[in-house]
Amino acid sequence: MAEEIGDRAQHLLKVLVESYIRSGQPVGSRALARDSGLDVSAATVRNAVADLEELGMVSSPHTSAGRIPTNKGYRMFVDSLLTVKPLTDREIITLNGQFGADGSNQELAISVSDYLAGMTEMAGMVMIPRTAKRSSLRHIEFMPLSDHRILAILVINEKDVQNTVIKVDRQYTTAELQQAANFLNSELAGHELFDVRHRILKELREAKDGMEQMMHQAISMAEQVFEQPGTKLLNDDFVLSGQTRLMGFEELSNMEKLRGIFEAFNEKQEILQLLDRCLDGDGVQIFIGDESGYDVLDECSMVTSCYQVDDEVLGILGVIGPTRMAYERVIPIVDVTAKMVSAALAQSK
Amino acid sequence: MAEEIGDRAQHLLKVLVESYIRSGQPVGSRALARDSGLDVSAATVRNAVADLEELGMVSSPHTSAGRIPTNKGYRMFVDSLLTVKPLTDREIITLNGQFGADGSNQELAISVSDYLAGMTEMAGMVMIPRTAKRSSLRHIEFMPLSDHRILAILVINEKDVQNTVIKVDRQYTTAELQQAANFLNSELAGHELFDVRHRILKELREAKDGMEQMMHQAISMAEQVFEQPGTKLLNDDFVLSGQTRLMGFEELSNMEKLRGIFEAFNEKQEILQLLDRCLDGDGVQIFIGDESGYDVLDECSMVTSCYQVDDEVLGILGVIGPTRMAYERVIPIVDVTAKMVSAALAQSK
DNA sequence: GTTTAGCACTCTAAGATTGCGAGTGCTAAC
DNA sequence: GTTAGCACTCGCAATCTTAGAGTGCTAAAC
Repeated sequence: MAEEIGDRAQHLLKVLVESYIRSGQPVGSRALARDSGLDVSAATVRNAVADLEELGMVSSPHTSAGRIPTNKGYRMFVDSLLTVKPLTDREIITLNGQFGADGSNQELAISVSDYLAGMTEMAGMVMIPRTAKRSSLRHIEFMPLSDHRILAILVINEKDVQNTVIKVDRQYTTAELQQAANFLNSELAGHELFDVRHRILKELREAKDGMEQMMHQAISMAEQVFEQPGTKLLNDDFVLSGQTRLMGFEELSNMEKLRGIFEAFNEKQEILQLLDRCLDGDGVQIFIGDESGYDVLDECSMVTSCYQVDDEVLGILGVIGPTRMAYERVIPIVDVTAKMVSAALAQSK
Repeated sequence: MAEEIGDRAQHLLKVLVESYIRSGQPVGSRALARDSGLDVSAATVRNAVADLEELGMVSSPHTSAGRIPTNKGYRMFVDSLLTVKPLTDREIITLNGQFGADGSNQELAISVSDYLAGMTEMAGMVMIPRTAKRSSLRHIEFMPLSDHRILAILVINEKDVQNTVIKVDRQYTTAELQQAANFLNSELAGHELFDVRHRILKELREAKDGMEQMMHQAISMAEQVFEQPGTKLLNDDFVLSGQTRLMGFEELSNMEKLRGIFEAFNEKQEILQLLDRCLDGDGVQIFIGDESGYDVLDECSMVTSCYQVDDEVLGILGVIGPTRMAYERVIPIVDVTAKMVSAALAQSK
């Protein structure tokens, strides 16, 4: 059953979705006939809209109300009908140079997320990937704590610092630890985190026969640092801002629903999985309603794009808001922001 | 106008508040007479309650509804009437050993906050003070970044790591930075952060005439680290969990109000100021409604207590929930939790 | 075959009306 | 000081009404 839609029906769907996004009210045949610009009567429009309903593009909340787009209708709208409104020059100028390359990735992510939230009046989010292949270990450092515990400090990439506590079988002196760190730095520094974890440590361990005692210990410390189950070293993270703006939308005024969404935000893992799925695509991607696979988001849409350096995708950024959002405005904002971030990161390399 | 309240009136207020906390419904004179256990009629109760109303302890939402406690009524209730329900042995056993001394302060705070939120079914919060006098600098370390920028890593207390980027006038080699760090460590390590910032650096600078060039530079780097305007080194922080639970309370089902509260949570600074005010008092403190000074919290109460080691207050923890909360249960939970945290911290010293 | 006008029908949202129950305040008696 | 009695007020929920919007169908017009 090929879903062929005539030109007129497409046009009507477009006008209907636009009108609904603007007003939030179901769109009736009379208004649609007027707004469509077509020189046809409401009755004709009724027939066409009845076809759209049969295809599952629109539905009526009740017998005698107008039609509202279904998720499928939104999907068709953003895929084939939407005319994106490019940013004005002024907006681009404001955006340009907004994101400095100073500060940590964390700080950059926060400022980008705030920016997205502010521009779109919805919630902004930026994923900070730590597993990216390009993450390389720059420096490792140990400090003795009391009780056979050691604080390991890692500097990753340019300016991200991570630390974790490991346990060892005896006390070490500062000098011993320094020596261990020196050895590990000479062996590991500059390598990519992924490699360190999966390959280099293994190689070192296998070749350890000829090594002295201290190096053995250094390697087992490093193993603990990189394998520690609770470690957040290698987990992605994301920042979110402007969540409270979502409370302003009527379609999300159902407490239960909203609570579900907020709880999903707190369960970072779930959202991250979702964001991971955006990594595949190129350019701006859109999840409409339950396309995300999460029930709680069934009245929300996400507009995302990935940012990258040298053709390698580093992460995802985007916004989340009600399904009924001004896509034609949000899409270019997300798009351009991703490009700006990519540029800022390339510069700081 | 001394606010003298007879014994009977006090008792009635107590029963009224308890009943309202339980049911959330305005309490009428008949029900109050029945529940009070007094052998008086509803009419008598009406007279007494009218007196309470005159004193501002209770009010009626409208002419012919029962009475509900005002903030002043709640205040009297928690100050003089409340009979606290001690925790059961089982609860204390569960609580005991809940909080390990491993991991960073941050991690401890998160687990405590989660615990408070879980036990009380409201939002939990724990302040992580960084300005505490006992915060002492343990180690400082520099790493060169590109472009005249240096990454400074500070280890504070046992296991808190902070880092910040500073700018310098020329490139430094790793060796130079190592030397500077060595010098600073020998001068600063073990001193309290507050002193480092306000006293020791000053002394060093004043005495710098006899020093060599490298030490001058080391001192000015340290000054940048500790004075940098954007630095979060010395700012307190706090963690909050279970915010979404607040969405479950009817009295907070007003979107606008709730949004205000959530936004206040995001504006950490404001909440921290509020928490600072708790530092003065001993034991459990309670803010009822607008006593906090924040309009947005006028339907909320905070129950807080400070945790301490060796009689020195380290920080604040507590819960936040609707004014109509089960104080007799929440108060001991907060109280005992604070004591447990104090104990856990003392142990880990 | 497509388009249109006409019309009966459906459904919602917003008021208006009503009755009920809860609770008060007052008064007069105990 | 306490109590019973009673008129009165108010909110709430149920019910009804009405107006308006919009549909679906049919039959006629193009």
